Amino acid sequence: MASASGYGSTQQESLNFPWPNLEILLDMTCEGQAVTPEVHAKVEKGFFLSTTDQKWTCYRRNYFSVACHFELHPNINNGRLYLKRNNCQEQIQAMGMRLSAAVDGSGGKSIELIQHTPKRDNGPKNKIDVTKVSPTPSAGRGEHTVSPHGIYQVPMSTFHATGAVAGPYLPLQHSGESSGSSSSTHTPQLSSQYPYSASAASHLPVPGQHTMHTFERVQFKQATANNGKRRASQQYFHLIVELFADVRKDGSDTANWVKVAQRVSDKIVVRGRSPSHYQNEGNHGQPGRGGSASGGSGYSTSSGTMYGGTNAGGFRSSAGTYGGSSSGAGGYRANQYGVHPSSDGDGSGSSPGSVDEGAVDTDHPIDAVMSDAERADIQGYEGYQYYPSTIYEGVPQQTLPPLSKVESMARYSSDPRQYAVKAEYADAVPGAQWSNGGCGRFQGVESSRGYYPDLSASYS
DNA sequence: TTCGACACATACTC
DNA sequence: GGAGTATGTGTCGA
Repeated sequence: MASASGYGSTQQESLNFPWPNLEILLDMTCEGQAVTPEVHAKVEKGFFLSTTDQKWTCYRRNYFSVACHFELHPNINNGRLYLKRNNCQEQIQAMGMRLSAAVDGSGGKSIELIQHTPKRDNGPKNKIDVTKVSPTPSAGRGEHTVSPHGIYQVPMSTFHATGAVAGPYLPLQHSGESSGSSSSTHTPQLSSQYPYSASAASHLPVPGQHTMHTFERVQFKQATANNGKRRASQQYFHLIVELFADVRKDGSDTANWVKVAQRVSDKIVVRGRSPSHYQNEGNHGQPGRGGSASGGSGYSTSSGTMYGGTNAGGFRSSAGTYGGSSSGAGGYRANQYGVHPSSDGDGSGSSPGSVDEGAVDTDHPIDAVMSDAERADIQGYEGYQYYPSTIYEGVPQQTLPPLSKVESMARYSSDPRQYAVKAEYADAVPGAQWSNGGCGRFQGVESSRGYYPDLSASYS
């Protein structure tokens, strides 16, 4: 597909969409050590900051993409992972990720996301299901991969002869089954039904090794309430990237996915109507590619100049795409509306509620995903810092799920030490690559683009 | 007001 | 340069 790459400033803008909150829902252990997961997410396209209210916005009918991966700390090579649940330990057979959405954050009403094929209306529309994703090796982050006996290993050797990604032993992580379930009918992750995902697969160190997954061609099935011009009681959605562990019993061929952690995005306004409806506030409809349909809306694309520098076919080859997209920033939106994606913060923050109070929040930095340096610093802190606080300020603690540990980015940003570390290693850590959308040298990338999982998996 | 479907326009790839 | 593809979005009816 050619397209998606072309959004110039739009795509770059989307990359700044903040994911402020990491929630750890269940404890995991590996070789007797507590393991802390860290979920990373990045919106690759489709979102923009509304010029009128500085709220993150997208159109229901337009595609957006979310790339995600996760890490485990410490990353113990070949150690068995266990999930602590109900006072017992269950061995984790595989791990996976899923994209979902909800009103009012993770505790709100679930919002259905649908994933299209290139055939769009003519093709199937699927709910997004759990996709197996291997933990990202922590190489190069100041945290070494550790053997079960505590022996440090050279990160570069993490892909050994078997092709296994360094990290815990996950027996069914690379089984051929669909991510959703091993039972019944399933579609291979890299479906042959449509010829996409090829380049994404080419990033894989070994077939089936996915340390990163991009949910592409995703749409909200519904728009936020009252996203029209009146702005009364504006509702907000939140995207949620969920990390699951498959704790099926030995011998079972049915996945038993248990959610162990999730990262919750900033609030989003989903517009249900055509961009022309919002024209007076500036065109943020992605002017990149399709022009106005018949009849014209009066803001047709400033074709050509916007896309010149972008990597054509960007979403097929995710590596190296994002950074280059900036050359399109001189296009329509950037000039006409003056939206600066990298300006400090989306300004929207995470609202405790789904309704707009009218205030413009400024409490979340754009780079809301904890950087590797930040995490390393935290990890290095004797005794992992545990903050049993609310997800959102002002939200009663009881709204949190039991056992949840919540990271609030505020605690990072308030620590000057973190900034110092972050700045120093900003170019060196794999997270920087991640931020640029590129793949780490050994990071497998898989797109959900052609993936149509069966929905028979059980969740708990 | 929102959503689904259809259709058109346009950028991109081959 | 043309065909095919992918995607944004205008329009209309429910």
